[in-house]
Amino acid sequence: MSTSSPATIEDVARIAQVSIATVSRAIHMPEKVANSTRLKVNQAIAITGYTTNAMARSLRLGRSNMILVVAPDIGDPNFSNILIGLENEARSHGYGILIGHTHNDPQRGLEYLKFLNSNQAAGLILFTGILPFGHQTMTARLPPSVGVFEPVYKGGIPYVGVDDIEGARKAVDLLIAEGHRKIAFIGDSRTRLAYSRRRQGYDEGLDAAGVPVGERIILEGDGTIESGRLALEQLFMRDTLPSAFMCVNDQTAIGVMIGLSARGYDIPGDFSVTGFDDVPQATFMTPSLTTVRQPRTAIGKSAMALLLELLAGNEPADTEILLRPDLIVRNSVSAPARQFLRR
Amino acid sequence: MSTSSPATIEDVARIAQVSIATVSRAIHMPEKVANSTRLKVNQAIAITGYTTNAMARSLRLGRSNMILVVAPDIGDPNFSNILIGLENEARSHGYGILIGHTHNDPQRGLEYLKFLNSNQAAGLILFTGILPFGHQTMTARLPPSVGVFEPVYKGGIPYVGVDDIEGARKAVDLLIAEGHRKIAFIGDSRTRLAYSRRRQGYDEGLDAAGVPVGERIILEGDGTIESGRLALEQLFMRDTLPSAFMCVNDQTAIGVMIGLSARGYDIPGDFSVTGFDDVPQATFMTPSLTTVRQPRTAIGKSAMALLLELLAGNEPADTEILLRPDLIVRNSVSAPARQFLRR
DNA sequence: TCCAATGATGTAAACCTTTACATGGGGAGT
DNA sequence: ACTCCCCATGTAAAGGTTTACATCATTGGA
Repeated sequence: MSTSSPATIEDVARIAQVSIATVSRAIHMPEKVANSTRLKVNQAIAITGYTTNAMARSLRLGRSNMILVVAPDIGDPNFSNILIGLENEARSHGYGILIGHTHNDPQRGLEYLKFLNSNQAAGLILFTGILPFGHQTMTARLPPSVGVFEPVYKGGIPYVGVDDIEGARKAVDLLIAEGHRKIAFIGDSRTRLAYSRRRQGYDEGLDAAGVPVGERIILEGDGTIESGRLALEQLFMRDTLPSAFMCVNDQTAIGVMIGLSARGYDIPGDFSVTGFDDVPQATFMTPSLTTVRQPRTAIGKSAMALLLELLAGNEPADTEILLRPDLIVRNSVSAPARQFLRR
Repeated sequence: MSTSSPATIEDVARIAQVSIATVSRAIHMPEKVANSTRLKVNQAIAITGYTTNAMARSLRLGRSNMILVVAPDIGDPNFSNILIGLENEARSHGYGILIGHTHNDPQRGLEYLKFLNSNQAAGLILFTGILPFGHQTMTARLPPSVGVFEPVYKGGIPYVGVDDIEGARKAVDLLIAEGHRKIAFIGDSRTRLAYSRRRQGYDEGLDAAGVPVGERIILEGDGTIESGRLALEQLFMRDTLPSAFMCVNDQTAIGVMIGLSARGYDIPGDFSVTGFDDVPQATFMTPSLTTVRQPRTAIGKSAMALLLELLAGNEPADTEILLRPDLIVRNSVSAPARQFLRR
């Protein structure tokens, strides 16, 4: 019975002995169709195994029911959970999700732009602060879009994430409370807005504690394990060391911890370390990492809800939705080592 | 000039003063169109910013130019690099790639099945040995499909991966060469074909070394960090311990190493550990992990090439393409500790 | 009994492409 | 000079769906 080509709405209509219009209505506006008819149609659908041809539907409607999620690196440990939130919310509104990753290659980014321009996605979720569309970034015509996790460097794209300043503040306040004053900030960045906000939280915390600007140690980084390790190497070539490392994210913290272990130091005995994000690995490390948790699933859900609003044609209430971060205290922080205690 | 709705082929045709058929040909069969005409069309395309509407094109052609890649967990450290290989190959043949992840939720899997059934993808790459379509798994009508990384538990789906038996054999041979005889295999599994093949390599190695079956220690697992840790706990409740742990993959090895560290043991001083996959983390661990490398990008490339063959209507030469794995020797293996050396 | 209104269904156009087939012009061969 | 062929282009149908509009039947009110 099941032929080679998939059943069309016409097959269903023939079997149900109604017109194709009625079949379409029975599916999409069931209240507009008589009960008995609806029944016949449903039976016919079951018999034929019909599913609506999404290409035809999207063509007719002028919009797709898919939402594209673009990330620079799918392997990012934060990505997976955000995705769950995004997907659940999307699915419950009849949208599907597709994932694209750019590997920071503008060429790949342009492919996705083409995908968007050919109307294959109704909306866009950006898991990157920097639009990945190469030289077309500024001129690109985008569908309704929302940034997650990192504010987007282009006007008009709303953003859902965590309150970075508050999160960083919580971390630095813990270190201060433990007695640290020489606290290094690892992973500052001019191009990544989320990172500079975390830096801001760091500064505010030290301001409040009365630590003069001259005593602060700032190192740049890009949030990778490598960059954490690199920053540590640079630091060890200077004369003054901090007693604690406040890292811009967990990956950086992992890099720092690897470097410290390699040099034979004990954490937190010799140095304290904090991260940001609370990636799954943070639990498994030795010592386990004290860090700021991102409510990832909630961020995803909230971002998708916002995007659906945009798709429905509503103006968003806020251009930025910030969720509250929690400090997760584990074992990588303690009071500073003796030599830091003078004064 | 740029109106609200995107330019169609008709806009281009009007500006270029040709028919829409010519425009279509100029784009897709440029050799069939006169140079001067092609020029006019290209100019018109530049002016209008036209991109072909993929939905209309796919509808007409009866097939999409997208390939769906389904993985249970996008965060899998092996996934990212395979994807690069898949994408490069696909792109160079005019196909795009979409990623779906199921989180091992059959409900999600069914969504992707629906996606496939509505013709939105021309082909399917499976990053999972177990088809993720819930109760419809066995009856599902799939487009041309290829498994990567793990053989697929359903007839007729070809598979591209590494030679698991050979890889495992290399690892176990190294341990034997270092003098180990009591070698535990962590992560055996009946349901995951790749894992039972690795187990087979382990057995063959021990057979060759003359280690009797009675002296082998086998523990089950599902390839997660947790399962490695759990297996270790079980092992410590027994009376006999191995001198080396051969783990079914790197994640499992990480779990084992975490457990050993937590108990205060030194690796490789007290116990040797090997993994499989060579995930990025393997380099960063202390000690760095001796493991079997999967040529991930090559696997991806080769799998996509195979899928493109299928899409072109050709029968695949082989139903299984196995690439050669390399043993990467790092610092987690040494000669067995003294107490294992008697005899 | 008739009219109007309501509700259920059908008809047909439109969405944007691709491509088989038709058309027309020009060059080569005789 | 005539035919034939080929090349470049145009015409129109088809692909599967949604929906405005038309149609028809039924019901309630007068």
